[in-house]
Amino acid sequence: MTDSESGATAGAAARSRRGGKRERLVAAAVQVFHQQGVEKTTLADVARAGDVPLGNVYYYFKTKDQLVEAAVDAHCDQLTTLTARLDAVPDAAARLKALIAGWVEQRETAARFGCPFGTLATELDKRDDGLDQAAAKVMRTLLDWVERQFTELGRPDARALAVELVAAYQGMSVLTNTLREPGLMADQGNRLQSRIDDLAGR
Amino acid sequence: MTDSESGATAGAAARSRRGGKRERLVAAAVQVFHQQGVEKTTLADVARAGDVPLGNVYYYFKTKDQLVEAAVDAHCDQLTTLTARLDAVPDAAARLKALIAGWVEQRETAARFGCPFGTLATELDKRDDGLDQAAAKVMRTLLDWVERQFTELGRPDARALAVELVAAYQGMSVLTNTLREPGLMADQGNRLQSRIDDLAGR
DNA sequence: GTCTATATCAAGATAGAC
DNA sequence: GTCTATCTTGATATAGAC
Repeated sequence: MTDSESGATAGAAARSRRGGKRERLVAAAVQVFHQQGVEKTTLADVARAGDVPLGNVYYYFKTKDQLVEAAVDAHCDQLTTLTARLDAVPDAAARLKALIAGWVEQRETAARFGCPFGTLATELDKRDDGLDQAAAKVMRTLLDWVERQFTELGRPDARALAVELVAAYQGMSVLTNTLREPGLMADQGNRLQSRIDDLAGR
Repeated sequence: MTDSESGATAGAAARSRRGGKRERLVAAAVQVFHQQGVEKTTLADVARAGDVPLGNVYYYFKTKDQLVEAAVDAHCDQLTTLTARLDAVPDAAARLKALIAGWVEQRETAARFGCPFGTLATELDKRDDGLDQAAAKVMRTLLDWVERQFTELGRPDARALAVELVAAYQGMSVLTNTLREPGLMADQGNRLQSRIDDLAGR
């Protein structure tokens, strides 16, 4: 999915041979897109951030769209890694609270640039490429994982609760970003934590 | 605030003389910025949408930034108009519920383009101009109005509740937009309505 | 595989005729 | 005040040397 080349193994081998320039470019793209937005970011910006000469970018990505797609895939991978790590936590309520704690930890970044994935998804929805579908898939993956936790807590309205929780995060990200107030996310995070306790029938 | 010219009255007179081209341009800008995003929108797009020749735009707005500023001011005016209308409703809980109902009514648009103001605020936060401050002011105006309603309902935690409500709206807008599901906003809208009933001690 | 130099094109902005 | 034609800039993308 991330790799546009033939086999996954062959692609990985080729990438390591190359000295990880492709990875550097993707990581740089994720960060710069978050900070400046996709539209305002030039390929020169990404090249500079990834310490790769501009012309060389086109060896790895034929178009800017392909680089954006790779960035979305990177977010997808990050989410998979995160949920896998959280799945090691024994209790479903504790897993949800750890998820929220992670969001609150990032409040300074959120105040400056918004939710890394939410702002990207919002921007992709205004573009002509089909990447908005990829963004929807990532969002659904998160919703599905959260829903599973609520189901495990015995909640019959697990899906609605998942939507409520993720929407609360996205919304407080928008407010925290617009008002530049990280404290707002800390407060709302506490509120969400209490709500998990209530729902888990603490 | 909206008018960059000398006096407000003189400005209004001048605008009506001109046949409302400035108003057409601002209205077109608000709509096209919402649908395409500020960065992806060219002045040619706005000129076409407002049925004004491209070169003429520069008679009314010296730069694209000034047009963006006028669009933000227009959102500010719309909000003032909305809250003034809602203030006619006798009960504070009913006022809040009417606000929510208005959001839900716009769910098809939200599914396609997101919250008209939220997506703009998110985009402005990635720009170099100082318009993010103007966006913050509008957001605060909405928060203040909502807070006043909760205060009237006798809630000591009025501010936190206001943040919760507005964040819930912004968040469900992001999800509704990303997933292209207007039904999601309808469901969450119902949930918010019930919450108002609970908080008002129905 | 890597990188420089450059072609191409689109968008903001302006000059100046009407 | 209005609008056309055009200048200027900067970003995507490519050609081709190494």
